[in-house]
Amino acid sequence: MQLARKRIIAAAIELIEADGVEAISMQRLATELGCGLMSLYNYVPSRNALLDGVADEIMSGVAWTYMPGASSQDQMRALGGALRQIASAHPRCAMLAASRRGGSLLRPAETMLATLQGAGFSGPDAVRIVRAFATYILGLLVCEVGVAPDDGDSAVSRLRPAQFPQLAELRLDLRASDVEGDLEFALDLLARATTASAS
Amino acid sequence: MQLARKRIIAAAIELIEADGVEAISMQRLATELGCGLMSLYNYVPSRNALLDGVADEIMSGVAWTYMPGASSQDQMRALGGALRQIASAHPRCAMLAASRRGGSLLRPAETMLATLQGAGFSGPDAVRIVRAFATYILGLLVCEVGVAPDDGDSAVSRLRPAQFPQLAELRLDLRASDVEGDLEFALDLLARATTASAS
DNA sequence: ACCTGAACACCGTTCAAGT
DNA sequence: ACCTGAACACCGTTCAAGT
Repeated sequence: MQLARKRIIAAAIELIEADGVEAISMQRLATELGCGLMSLYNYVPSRNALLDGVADEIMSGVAWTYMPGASSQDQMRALGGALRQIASAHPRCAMLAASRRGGSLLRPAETMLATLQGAGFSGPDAVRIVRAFATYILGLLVCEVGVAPDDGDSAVSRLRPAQFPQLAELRLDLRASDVEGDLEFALDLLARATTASAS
Repeated sequence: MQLARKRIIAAAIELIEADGVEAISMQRLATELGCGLMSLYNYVPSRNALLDGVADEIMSGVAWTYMPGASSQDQMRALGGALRQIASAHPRCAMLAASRRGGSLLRPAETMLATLQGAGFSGPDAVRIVRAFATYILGLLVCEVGVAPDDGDSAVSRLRPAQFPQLAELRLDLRASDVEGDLEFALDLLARATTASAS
């Protein structure tokens, strides 16, 4: 089979999602693709470039539609949903894209800024809000990715109740990682707060 | 000089902060400490355990005071400040601690939960708020750490204005990474929102 | 008890040789 | 043009040997 760049990146995405960014290596990718190690370098100049390619591929997978009609809250919500969709489909790659801050994050930022300015926020305020929003999404991703390998015997599950009474009591709430709900909650916070502060 | 565990971890912290978590290796740490590679393994069972030790050390470096008198907003603000202080002093290690979610994060979580429940929030609501808060702090850390190595020629600085008009126009606001201001802004958002929703 | 050299199985990348 | 083997400088960890 032809060893195109697309195929390499697709394999990399699958590998990363399965075993984490740490686990990926050029050698492993090569054996996975059934080719020699060095063949990869004909399509990708380095491991770093490969990861950039993965980030771009992941982020380009969602339409960042600008919706002129909707309210700014609805638009932010839609954008959050789009980001959430990426994070849900490829959490580890999304985290990778976020931490590499290449060009792949420009389009979503652009759309959000347009949305918020269209809603009457000043430029600097719009930047602030986008940043708070992006920051939160990033944190969500870290949580989701970071929790995954733990799987059951996390620090929370084996804590001493006497030492941490609150954590022990709320153990079940803490353990349930309801990312969808968290996002909804944060979007409500943001919507309420930005509405209240818009003069 | 004696090669105690504390000294090893201190050196690791310095190395991580200087060159990033990726750059750290047992061999490099050994040469930095002026000892043989394998000597390290007498105090630290593995590289992973070393990183856990770094995380614990960093997080234990701040008092997580419970302030019974203050308002919940002020208490959250104080906790945010304490976290911010850690992140400011050792951003890369703080990021490490956050992404490793060992026991080092239990104490701050415990204090926050106590604070919020003391302010009248239900257990599940308190968990939600703590999570939103922690998530945001995490995102802030990722930003700070991720931006550091970029240093000037980031994707934002070389974008095409025609393609991303908003980003181009707000370039200066975007580039100024005012983490202090961002945190203040987010704390205000959170304070306002949680006040509004407390019945 | 504490240290450590040799060895093993990895890793990314360069370079020169193949077709 | 596309592929790839050999080689280089790394990496974490095990094990057995030193003191």
